[in-house]
Amino acid sequence: MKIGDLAKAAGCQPVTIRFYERKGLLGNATRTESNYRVYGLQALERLAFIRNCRALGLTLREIARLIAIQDDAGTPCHEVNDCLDKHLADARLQMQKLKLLEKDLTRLRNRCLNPGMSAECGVLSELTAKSQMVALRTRI
Amino acid sequence: MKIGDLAKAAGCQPVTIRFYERKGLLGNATRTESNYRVYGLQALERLAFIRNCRALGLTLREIARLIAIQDDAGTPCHEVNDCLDKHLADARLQMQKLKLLEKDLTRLRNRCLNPGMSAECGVLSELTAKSQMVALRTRI
DNA sequence: GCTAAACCCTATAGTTAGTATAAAGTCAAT
DNA sequence: ATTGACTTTATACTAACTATAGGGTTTAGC
Repeated sequence: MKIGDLAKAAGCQPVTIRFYERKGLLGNATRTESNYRVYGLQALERLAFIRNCRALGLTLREIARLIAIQDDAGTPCHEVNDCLDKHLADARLQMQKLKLLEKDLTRLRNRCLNPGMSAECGVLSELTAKSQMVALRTRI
Repeated sequence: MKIGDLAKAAGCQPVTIRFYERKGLLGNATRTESNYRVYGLQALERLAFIRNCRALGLTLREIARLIAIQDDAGTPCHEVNDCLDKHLADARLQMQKLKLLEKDLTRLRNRCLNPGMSAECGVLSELTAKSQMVALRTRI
């Protein structure tokens, strides 16, 4: 299996695979005479693992750690759970922030019911108001 | 007002202000004899605008556009509304994705009720399963 | 007046997870 | 033989900062 086939099988780009290799997540592939990378099913499994983790929002650093845990059969795996719990908490916090953001954006949007010229734009003037800042800037 | 005072007033770092200046969002400040930047209330207003917009998730490019609209009093401001609408839609989509993510993370987390060794870790084995990929990878 | 802390300046590199580009080599089909 | 689709490497770019290095300035205390 060449890099393009592996990429197709895993639903990513060849460049991404090379990128993971450079980051040490995939190990060095064996090469053909002409220096092409060749992969087996094991590589696909590992790449699938990486892509699944990425889809869950895990960072490459966290994924590298999970791979290390996986490769060392004897390590206790509570670290895996901690990682998931952290991301679960992150996701929930993120949702709360987005709800507030939605409210702010909606309120701001309602300042402009009949769009005219920028000089009298209520949206822009509200965005300039410093009084908002305390409320808003907590989200940066 | 020196850069540190401005930063404090706006709730950001001096480096961030210099960064905005380099990006063309703040214009060039006047300087003292010893080359220190000096700011007035106008600069604070503009910085407040930028930080408020950033808190709403607008990109620096979008903010630059809004500033241009603001500075040209005669432009119609529907572009401002389009920008807010886009971010509102983004925020809602993001929330939907996070809900799915929360479900996935929770389900995965429940595969490990009594943590043991990584060799028999149900979480890790599920993350390796390629069957998950179609479902998961739609979120990357 | 001296010194140290706290501030300011510039320039450069690093962060995340890739994406884009360039310049070149290889393989299969026509 | 040549076209097109693949592969290789290296480098630069993205967003919005943050960190670091190496220097100059101002201010407060003694």
